[in-house]
Amino acid sequence: MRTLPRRWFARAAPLVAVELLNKVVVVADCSGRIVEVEAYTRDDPASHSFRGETMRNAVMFGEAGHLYVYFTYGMHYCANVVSGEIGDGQAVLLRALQPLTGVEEMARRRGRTTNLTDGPGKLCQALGIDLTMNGIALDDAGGLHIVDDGTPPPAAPRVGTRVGITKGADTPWRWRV
DNA sequence: AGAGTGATGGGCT
DNA sequence: GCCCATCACTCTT
Repeated sequence: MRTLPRRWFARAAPLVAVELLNKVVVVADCSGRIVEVEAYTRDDPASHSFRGETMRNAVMFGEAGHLYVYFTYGMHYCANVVSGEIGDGQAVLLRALQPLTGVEEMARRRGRTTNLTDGPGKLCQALGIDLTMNGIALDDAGGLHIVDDGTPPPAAPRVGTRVGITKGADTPWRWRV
C-alpha cells in the first residue's frame, strides 16, 4: 500500500493511463479503484492543451503528479492527473471508479445510492473534488492521492476509440477494466 | 440497453 | 455566440 510519488506520473500519458487501472484514488475517508481512464496529449484536438497554455489549463503544462481539475457543462467537475514532463501538456482523465470505502459519504454527496462514481463528473461529486483542489500535488499529505494496493493493472484492458473529433484519425484512447 | 433532451456556466474563436 | 473530456431523466426497443 504505497502512495505513488509524483515522479511516477512523469511518463507518456497513454502509458500512465494503462498503469493507473486498478490503482486506488483516496480522498480522506473515501476511496475507489480506478476502472476507466482516458489519455490526453498535446496533439489531440480534444485535449485542453491542444491550443496551447491558458490560465485555465496551466496546471496541465506543469509538473507531473499534480491534479488538474476543470469545470464543464456548467455543473460538473472533471479530475485529471498531469503526466509527462513539464511543458508537455499531457494528462489522464479519471473516468470511472469502483467505490471501496466511504460509500455512505459518497452517497450523501451524490444524493443517491447507486451509480456513485461511474462517470468523470460523478466521481468528482462523490469524492468532493472541485476547483479548490486544482493544482494540488498527489503526494502531498491530505488532499487526493493515488495508492498501489498490489493489484496489478489488467493484462488486457478493454480499449476504446473516441469518435466525433473533426480532425483526422484520433490517437487518444480510453481504457477500461 | 439505448436514444433523445434539458439544465447550466466558463472559456474560447 | 457557440462549444463543451456531462448527468439524469424520460421514453422507446
